[in-house]
Amino acid sequence: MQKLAASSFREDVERLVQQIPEGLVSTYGDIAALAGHAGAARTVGGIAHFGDPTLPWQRVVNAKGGLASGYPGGREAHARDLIAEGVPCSEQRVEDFEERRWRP
DNA sequence: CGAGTGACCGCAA
DNA sequence: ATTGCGGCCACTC
Repeated sequence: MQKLAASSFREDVERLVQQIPEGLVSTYGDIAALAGHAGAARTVGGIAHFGDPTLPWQRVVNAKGGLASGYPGGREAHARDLIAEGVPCSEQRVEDFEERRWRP
């Protein structure tokens, strides 16, 4: 296969987030690794804040399955959105998060 | 090219 | 359980 795009880290991450199926969640570290740059979880967080707001960032949680701290509205809004998406979660972390971890 | 930043990650006290 | 510390990496100024 060939390079169809310049695959910027940002582009890759946004694309991955966009393809996360409903009912599943992913982690910043995993997305960074899937984007080809494991360890860049922090950078993914930066993209989440400054990237495309239309993407389902609500399906993206931290390595512990916990909700993000900088989510617009706070963990409450994040938890609410996740539940609305079909992802059962407590007010602080996702239930069965490791089983709901999206895998390409 | 250098320094600062962050919706993180993991560990230790 | 909570708090603190360092490390890692891409992005922005």
